[in-house]
Amino acid sequence: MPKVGMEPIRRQQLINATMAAIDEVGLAETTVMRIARHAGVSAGIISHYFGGKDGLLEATMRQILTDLTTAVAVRRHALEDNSPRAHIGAIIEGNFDRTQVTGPAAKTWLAFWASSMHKPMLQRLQNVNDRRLYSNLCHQFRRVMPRLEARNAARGLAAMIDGLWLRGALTPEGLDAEEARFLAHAYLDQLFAHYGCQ
Amino acid sequence: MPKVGMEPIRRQQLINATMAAIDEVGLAETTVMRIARHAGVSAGIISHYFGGKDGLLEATMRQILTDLTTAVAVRRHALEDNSPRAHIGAIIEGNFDRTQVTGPAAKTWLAFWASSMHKPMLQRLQNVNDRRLYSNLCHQFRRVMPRLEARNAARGLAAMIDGLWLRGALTPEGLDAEEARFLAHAYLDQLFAHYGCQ
DNA sequence: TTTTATTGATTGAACGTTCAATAAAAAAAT
DNA sequence: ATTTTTTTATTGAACGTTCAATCAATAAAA
Repeated sequence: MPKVGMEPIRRQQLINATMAAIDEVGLAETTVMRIARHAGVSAGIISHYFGGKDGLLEATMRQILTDLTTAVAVRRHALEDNSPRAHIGAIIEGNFDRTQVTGPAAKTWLAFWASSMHKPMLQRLQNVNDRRLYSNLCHQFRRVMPRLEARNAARGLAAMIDGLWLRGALTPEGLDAEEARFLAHAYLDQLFAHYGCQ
Repeated sequence: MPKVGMEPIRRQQLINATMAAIDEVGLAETTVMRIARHAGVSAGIISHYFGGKDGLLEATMRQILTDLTTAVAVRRHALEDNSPRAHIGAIIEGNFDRTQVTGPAAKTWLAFWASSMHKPMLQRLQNVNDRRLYSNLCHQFRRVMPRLEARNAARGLAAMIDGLWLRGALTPEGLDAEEARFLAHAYLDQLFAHYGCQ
């Protein structure tokens, strides 16, 4: 069945298949054969396109992080209001985007999160994204509060977002995105209110 | 070297060795041989005392959860003040206890957390503990706010605690327990203040 | 006919478990 | 107090399984 220009198609198929497999049986039991079966191809193709299993896993994590960044960026560029609150709200909304929160992506993310503790490459990827989230939040908070308060607000909100995310990934029913967004926004309101009272 | 009564000693040695191994190379690369080497015994002993690798991993998770429960219970029983705020404060302090937050226990916890998504037994353990944290928080918040507000406060604080924990486990330097406690308490203050204003 | 994409049997390494052998301590016998 | 026997704890080589990676063979498109 070899047509020309299969590479981008196969790569995407295999990345999707990887998420499906991790969602199904977890990272520990995700074998190249299982991924290949999900994608409807043979196992050997993985080494051909990604150099090996690790290459595919790395590409999958990259995709998830890229999707998240995009989800946030889209919402921030669509803002009419340029206020700090609007920007931070967009960051929250982006982090609880459907494509991120629903199904395979959520469990895959948590699996990589844990895995990144001992795999330098994944750790690097995760760190870059982490820092961007914190730095974005901090920058917006800085527009309405002093440095120290902004720093703490950013760390608190980042922890809240990750915590809601983590708990969502672990509950069998999956994350209730609406409730998570509500709680994150409520916390944001409190942060602003608290500063307003000082 | 067989003395009688080795069982409890070996069991504890192997559980500690398991945490050390997971801290060192991650759950995925934690083999029975590596655990055995850490404990200074042979690999076969693991099957003898725990029925197999899975039994040892389960026992290790049980120990971590028990330690956490104990850390919280000790602080709550030591309270002079019976106020909701004091109880919730004790829960926060217990969750950021040194023995939990420092070193091997932290990474082991996160590893099990991710693993529990696809291992029913671990999931059960994790769920029980989760529910207790939520239920304890909810009960205390109920003493000073209506049901719906209490529910949201409990979910928010639980997410905050887990989020701080997660971020701490992932940063190379480990969790800054002092900062985490500060942020959690600050959030708690806001929750109370927010209700007081309504 | 040439190029490109794909297969799948094979290979070698790594892993968890098992179990007969061993060795030390405890108990019993002298 | 010795020696012998029994019990208990532990070892580590062998076994079967699983997995990722390889590569010669194949088949479709160009």
